[in-house]
Amino acid sequence: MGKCEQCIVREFSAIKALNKDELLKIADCKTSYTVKKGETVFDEGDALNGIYCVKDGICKLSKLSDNGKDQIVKLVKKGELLGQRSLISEESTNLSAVAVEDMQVCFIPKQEILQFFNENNQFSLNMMKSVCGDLKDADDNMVNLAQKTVKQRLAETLLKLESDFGIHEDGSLKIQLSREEIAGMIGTATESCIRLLSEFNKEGWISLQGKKITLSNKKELQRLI
Amino acid sequence: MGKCEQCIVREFSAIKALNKDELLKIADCKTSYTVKKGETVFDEGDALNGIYCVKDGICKLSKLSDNGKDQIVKLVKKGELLGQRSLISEESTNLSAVAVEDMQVCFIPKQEILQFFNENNQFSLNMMKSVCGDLKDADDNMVNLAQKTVKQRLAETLLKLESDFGIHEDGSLKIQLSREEIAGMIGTATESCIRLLSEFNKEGWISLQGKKITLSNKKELQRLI
DNA sequence: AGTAAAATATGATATTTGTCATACAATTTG
DNA sequence: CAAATTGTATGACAAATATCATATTTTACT
Repeated sequence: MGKCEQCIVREFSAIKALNKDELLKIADCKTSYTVKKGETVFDEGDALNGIYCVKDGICKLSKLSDNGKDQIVKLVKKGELLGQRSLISEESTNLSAVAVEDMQVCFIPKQEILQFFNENNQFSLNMMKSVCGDLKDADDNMVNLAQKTVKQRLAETLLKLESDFGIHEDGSLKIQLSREEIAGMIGTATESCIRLLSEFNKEGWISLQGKKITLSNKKELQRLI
Repeated sequence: MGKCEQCIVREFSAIKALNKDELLKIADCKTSYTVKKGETVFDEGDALNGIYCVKDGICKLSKLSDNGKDQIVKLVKKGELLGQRSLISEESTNLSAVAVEDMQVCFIPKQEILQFFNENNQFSLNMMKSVCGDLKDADDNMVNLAQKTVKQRLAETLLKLESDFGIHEDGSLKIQLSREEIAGMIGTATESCIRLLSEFNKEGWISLQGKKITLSNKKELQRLI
């Protein structure tokens, strides 16, 4: 079993506040496993008994709306934690977590984390900052969803996908989402999303080859926003 | 200067974790003042040097979108804190806070709060829970904005205004918002909001008398959602 | 009280977006 | 490999919503 010391999650999450002893404690009680693309880490309404460290891969946090569509609230990538909100609030999850790429995750039981909250103030502070970051993103997102057109939201989302997840050598976005998932991020119908992608393609702002998307004119995309 | 011990904010916010000594400390360094309806507590982009306790009144947290419209992200009422996100993230505010009703607020300087974070774990935990609650609300809101119609959002908002802020003896909503503000909550054009309110009125689901709104058929409003 | 300004209301119209239908391509499965 | 399923694409149309214009009402101001 890994020692957690070298883990990427330690670099990017609240976990970085833990000392060697504390790391050994979680190394001792954690459960590591893989989640295949399309598989569920947890479902909306599940009661979580701990949090997940994302060692590798990406997952989407989404909520099913009454109209049957899945709204994607956030994409979580390697280095981040999963399930903190629910743990801290002592509530069932309000979101589902589904792998968008094959993932490697570690599960850390609730009681360990709660103990750290009580004993390690920096850990608590880090966690607070992380949740505050999520809150800010959510607020920004709300404003976009409420005030911008679908076209603007698509442009913004594409740019954000590039800056958050990077590009392959051929210039295409590293993260590959289905049209339906992109639609779920920007809050529109799948057909509308497809239509706009075609339009962006025709305008020469992006190029499409299968699932691969390349942003070929970021200036124009930026100008849309 | 008040002793803070009886303050309503102590009942409803993270402040409840503070003991008598700690309360005395903030009683000592706080600044109390009033904010008239329409006046600004802080503006988007301001660097805050502390947090605000809302002793009385209501304010809106909003963000100006590029299209010139103000999106209301949250309404904050008496008993709650204002400015925590910014303080914890050590960033300028991403939202403006403007009084919707005359307010009484106390300002508590940053360093006091930061000290409590270091010394009082329960205070940190309470704050975390509060931010997590905000995050959950924001997520829910995002889904609504993205997936529901303006009509549904209006119905939902009206019901929420009643349950959150209560009604007068005549049955009308206690909180009085302009049509523009309601539009800013549900993310639509002011005219569309007015039009739908008229429609709800004609259907007999609500009744309008000036700024006063009475929900006369909550079942039907609920059914819309 | 009387005037100006702001908020509310409503119609006409344009634009955006969603829905349904269908075709085609890609992927999975037996 | 063939069949079936799923994802992508596009057209036609309908519905929702925004915008612009213009009254009307309410509120603020001196």
